[in-house]
Parts: sequence; C-alpha cells; structure tokens
Amino acid sequence: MSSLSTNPYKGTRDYYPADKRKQNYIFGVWAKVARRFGYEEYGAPLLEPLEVYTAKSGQELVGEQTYRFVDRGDREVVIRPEMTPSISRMVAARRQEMAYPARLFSIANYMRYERPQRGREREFWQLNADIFGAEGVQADAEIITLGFELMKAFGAKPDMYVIKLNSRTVIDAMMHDYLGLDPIQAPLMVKLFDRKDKITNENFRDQAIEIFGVDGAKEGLAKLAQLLVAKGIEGLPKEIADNPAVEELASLFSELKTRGVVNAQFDITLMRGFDYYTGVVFEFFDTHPDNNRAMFGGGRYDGLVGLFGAEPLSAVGMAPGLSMMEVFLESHDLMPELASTTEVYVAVLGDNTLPGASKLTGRLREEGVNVELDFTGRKIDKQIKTAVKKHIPYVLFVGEAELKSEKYNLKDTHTGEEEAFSFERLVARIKDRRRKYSTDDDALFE
RNA sequence: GCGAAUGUAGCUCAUCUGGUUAGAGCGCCGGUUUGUGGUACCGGAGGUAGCGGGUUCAAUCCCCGUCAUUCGCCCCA
Repeated sequence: MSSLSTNPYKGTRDYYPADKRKQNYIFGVWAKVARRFGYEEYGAPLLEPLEVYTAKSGQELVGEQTYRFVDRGDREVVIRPEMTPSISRMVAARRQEMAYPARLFSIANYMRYERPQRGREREFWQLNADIFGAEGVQADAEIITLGFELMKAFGAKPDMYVIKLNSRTVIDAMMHDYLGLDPIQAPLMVKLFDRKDKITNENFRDQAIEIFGVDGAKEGLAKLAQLLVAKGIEGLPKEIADNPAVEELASLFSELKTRGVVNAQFDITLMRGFDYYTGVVFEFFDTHPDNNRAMFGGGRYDGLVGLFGAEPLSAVGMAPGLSMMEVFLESHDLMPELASTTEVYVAVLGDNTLPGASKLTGRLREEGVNVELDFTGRKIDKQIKTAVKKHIPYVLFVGEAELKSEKYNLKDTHTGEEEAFSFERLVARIKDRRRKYSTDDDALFE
C-alpha cells in the first residue's frame, strides 16, 4: 500500500501563500480597474443546470469539456465552464428592474475537462466584465478600452501585445454575400480561417478548394485572395467595403483611437469559438517571442439573454484568465515583488519582555495593523529570518529598553533601514505604506 | 480524443555504452555571533531514481504498463 499522493488533481493547482499573493495581486488590479470604469461585482453558483449551456456555448464545450454529473434528485448539472451563460441568466431573471446599461464584473473559478498545458488548466480563474443593454460601438469600445487599461495597470506597454479585431457580422457578409457560401460551407470556411496561421499556404488552398467545390473553386479562390491580401479594414474588396457591418467596425476603430487604444488592428482570420457571438469579436495577443499567443478575448453576444424567455438584450463582454495573465507578466518581467498581508513582525528580545511585547501587539491590532508576534524566545537573527522568509515588510523590535522608553525600532525588511518611532508615529508609518500599495476599494455610505 | 518528449534531494542538474554505500551547486537546519537577516567560514539533515511489473548474476540506465508534467494536433469561455 503506497502512501497518498501529495499532487493536486490533474490540471489543478495548489496556492501556497506565495502563489496566493500573486493571485491576489492580479485579482486586486482587475477589480480596481473594473470599478474605475463603474463596473459592480456579482457572483453566481458554481453549478448550473446542463441546459444553460447546451443552447449556445458550442457543442464541443458542453459535450466533451464539461464536468457534468447527475445529482441525487436526478438533475443533470455542470460545473460552470464559463460565466457568460450564468450572468445572462441572472440578467434575464431581473430583465425589467435592472438599471441599464448594466456594468457587471466577477472574478471566479471555472472547470473544463481538457488537456492541461502551460497557461491552461482544468480549474482556472477569470475576470468577467460585461455591459448589458448598450448597443453599438460605444459599448464595444468601452469593453476593449477596459482591457487595454487593465493591461496598462499591470505595467504593460502597447507594443507588448496587439488587440486583434473582427466582427461576426462582417464574417457573415464575407462568407455569404461576398464568397457566396451556403450555410453548410460557411462554418467550414470559418474554421479554416481560424487555423490559417497554423497550416501552410498550400494546405489552406487545398482545403479551401474542397469547401468551394469543383464548380466554384476558381472564382472562390480569386475572391479569397482579395480578402486575405487586405491589411486593414480599408483594404477590403469594394463589394463588402460598404457593408454596414464594415462601416460599424471602422467607427469602432476610430472610437478606440480617441480613447488612446493604439494597438488595435483588424484581423480577418480572427473567429473565436463560441456560437453565441453576434457582433464584434476581439483577442488580446501577446507579442513576446516566447509566448506568442492569444491571452484573452471577448465580443458581442446579443442573443443570450433572450434565450431565457426575457425580452432580448444586447451584451458585450470579455474574460481575461489568471494563468495567461501570470505567464504574460512573467515573460515581460512585470510581476512585482509582493509582500505579505502581515505588515509587522514583532521580534521579542530579552527574557521578561514577552508580556509587554504582547500588550503592544494588541494595541497595534486595535489600530487595525496586521501583526504577528514571535513568542518563541528564539535568538533575534532567527526571528528576523522568519519575517524575511514570510515577506513581511516590517520587523518591530521590542526589548526592555523599548518598553521603558516607549520608542520602538522599526526595520524595513526590504531596504534594511531601521528607525525609532513612538507608538502613534509607528501606526501612521505603517498605514502610509498600506495606502500606497493597497488595491482595496471598499466603501461605506456615511 | 490523437502524436511526441520528459520524470534522480525542496530547486537546477550530474551519474561516461547496466556493475560495490547515487553526486554537485543552490536552498534548508545548526554553529562561528546570548539585541539585528539576505556576505564569509565550519558542520549537519535530506533520495526504495514518479509508481507498478518484466528481462538480467546485477537496473537510475533496457522492455511493458500506469500516473504526472511539457510541446504539438483538436479546441480555446
């Protein structure tokens, strides 16, 4: 009988305090920026009835990539693989009484049964930010700008990534009106576009011919060539350039420009997998050579709320993931050194000072300071080492002399500097530091 | 679901084509230093080589299975 494995379940991660610090940092920045844009936080259940996903998420996701089971009451349930259907359900349930446009965000975990790879796990965490009840390019532009500002808040420069843009209505116009594909051919061509970068030009051509069929192949390929040669939206063939959907996309680009989003570009091959997208789709794409891939994306999904029997409501949103964000920050060297939430480590010196040190610790806690007291009686260098190892920003030395004089030496573990403070100045100093680094935005009505 | 690579100490890796008690650096613990860490010196702990089976006088090394990780395909909220 072998002993129990310490490995976490396949595709999941353990978060020790050092990992949790990174996670909390990323969550903190996400929440802070989302709140800056007026988004409010919500939550949804971990489990949803199967039907919530079958309608629009795409067969692959529901059929093969979900964790699903039958509960004790014979209900088919699914561990949420994404948030969009859940929030659409929630909005549909309060369709009449919500205030629109509704700006909503959540930070939650999801599960998806698939092959784990770098930056892709079976349990993963995402920010979801969505606007409901706002049609048109203003809302699209805002969501994309929110993503841009998120990246900026992490210290990302615009040349570290690009924002690829396309539109499902433009795709439809390309497929049906321009290329003349029927409802069976069109989805095949969409899939082919999606993997264009992964296959050779010859393969692309051969597979395209297969889709067009012998009769339409020659004309089809000529038109296809004109599409693919288009660098920007202006380069599109005349036949679809004056399509309203293309005009809308053009105005989205100019909206983004006025908002300072300088790294957005039209990408005719950008498709995205979900069936529920109805308008603009976009993807934030890392340009770092070691991590050249899509980080996150989103788009417009105007049909989802209506599926729940409510009056249809327009919606646009996006969802950055934690692991991808971590990989991005680390490959661009943007992950800061993170401190413990414990602000002060009280090092106790001398034999009979513990009662006094303990009392002082209590007073600091009453002032709202996060304090850990070392009551082990170990040598001072061990106490300091422990504080450093735990990434605690300050060590406070408490010995007989300090208790008598009521002046305490506060050591900054990062810089090594040390300074003596009275109790009041001590508290002020620690709170200054907290104000500087905190991402907390809690508030009260007073 | 398919194809491939990898798995030796906490981490990064050695162990030359199978051969006595599997090594190093870093890290960890203790000491030099009974009121100040991250440098230096000294000492120490830690491995049934992912797991299971097979071949062999003998397996970390070869074979099979299994689990995990990574890469690619598929797919990507």
